Amino acid sequence: MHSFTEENYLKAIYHLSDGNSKAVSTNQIAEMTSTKAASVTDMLKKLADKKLINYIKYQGVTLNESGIRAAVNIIRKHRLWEVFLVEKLGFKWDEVHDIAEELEHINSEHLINRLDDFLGNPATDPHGDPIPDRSGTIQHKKLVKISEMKQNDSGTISGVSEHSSVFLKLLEKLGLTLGTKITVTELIEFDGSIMLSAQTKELTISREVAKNILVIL
Amino acid sequence: MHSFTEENYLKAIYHLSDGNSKAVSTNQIAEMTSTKAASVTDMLKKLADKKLINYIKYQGVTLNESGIRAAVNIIRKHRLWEVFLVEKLGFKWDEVHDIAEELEHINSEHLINRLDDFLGNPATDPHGDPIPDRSGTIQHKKLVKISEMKQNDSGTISGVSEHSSVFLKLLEKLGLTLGTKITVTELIEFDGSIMLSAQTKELTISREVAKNILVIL
DNA sequence: TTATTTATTTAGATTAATCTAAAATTTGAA
DNA sequence: TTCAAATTTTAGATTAATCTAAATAAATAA
Ligand SMILES: [Mn+2]
Ligand SMILES: [Mn+2]
Ligand SMILES: [Mn+2]
Ligand SMILES: [Mn+2]
Repeated sequence: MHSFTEENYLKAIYHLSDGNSKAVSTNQIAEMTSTKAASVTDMLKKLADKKLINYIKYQGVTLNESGIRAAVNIIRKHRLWEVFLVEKLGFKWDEVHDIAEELEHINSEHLINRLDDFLGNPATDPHGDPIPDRSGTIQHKKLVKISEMKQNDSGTISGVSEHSSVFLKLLEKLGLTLGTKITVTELIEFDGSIMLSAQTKELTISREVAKNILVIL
Repeated sequence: MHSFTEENYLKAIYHLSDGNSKAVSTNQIAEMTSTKAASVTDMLKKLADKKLINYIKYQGVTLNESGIRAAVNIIRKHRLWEVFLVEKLGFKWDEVHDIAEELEHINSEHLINRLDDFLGNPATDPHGDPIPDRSGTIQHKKLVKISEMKQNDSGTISGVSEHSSVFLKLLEKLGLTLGTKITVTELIEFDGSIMLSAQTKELTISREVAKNILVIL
């Protein structure tokens, strides 16, 4: 098995490469894992020895088959635990990430599959992110940022691309939670902010907020 | 906070001292944690520095106030997770210990208290062991080994002092699970084995088995 | 195309947890 | 009470993960 630390590197590489579509640099990984570049280089050598990544000095890194499988499995666990915390224990969507960061490293296939069943095999986590099934398949939905919508476009909020607690709490306060139907009523040219109607209410959000809310049209 | 490893030592000391009633030796700890005596000595120095134990060279060790509090909290988490695995996820009582060994190190008071409520604040775990409440109080029941019962004594199986999977599976097969009412029908002098009736059935168990089943009279 | 800046790797240390072998202390049998 | 056996501690190494500082390679600006 892989150590706690190795798992975190694999997950970081996976997320930084958008599911392995691009190579990832040493500095990016250092930033994401809050370590120094020199430490990352050491770990990349180890992961390459373990045949989990394709690594050529100075050229960046990608996950190979096994690396992807390992990373996706950790993400599956993370998201299932988040569902558990929200659906069964009553946590808010902004409170679950850090606990799931710990729970995702518990190693028992039996456990995670039973948890999956117990939760009713959910398709997405509390932030709208898809949950890989036990074979590692991920069902991606076509999501669009509110900032890319045109006037009079309508859609349903189905995800967020920023997971910080401050941001999630803000959305909660604004009533812009998952499942909410919205319509863009006006694009403000001056600062790029966006007016929209969400279930009878009217509100304006900044471009920065709009960029981080994802909808299904 | 304490490291994963420190937590395991604290738990080992707690269990070996029967909840702090006796001093524990270096070798006992080494045996329980599957390490060597030299490693234990190193860790005892560290735990003493952290003011979690009373340690005098060559004289054995006891937990102090904080040490007990920390150990009991880990045991609380272990037992609550075991209840979760059995009651909610459908695990058997012989399958949960190893997973709980990992889950017990997840650190979130919020999480464990919500889990406790979700489970209906259970008093005991799947093996009959009492679950400490959030203040650290443990409700001990007066339990007697079957091997100490006299002829015609009756009682309800309420705990086990051996937690191995082989033993628990055996009890399952014999129908001697928690809550089962038994009566001792005969004590076999020859080898100390014991005949008993358990819900209409008659069966004989060895002294070795009898020593590890606990009843409330 | 060369020089400078930026990114990455290497070298050498550090810390936590572990080990083996040797030294010190305690126990308990004669 | 004495001394051999058992227990415990110390000394010195090892491994994983990390760091800082220095060296090397790549990118880019002049
Ligand atoms: Mn998360
Ligand atoms: Mn999530
Ligand atoms: Mn257990
Ligand atoms: Mn138990």
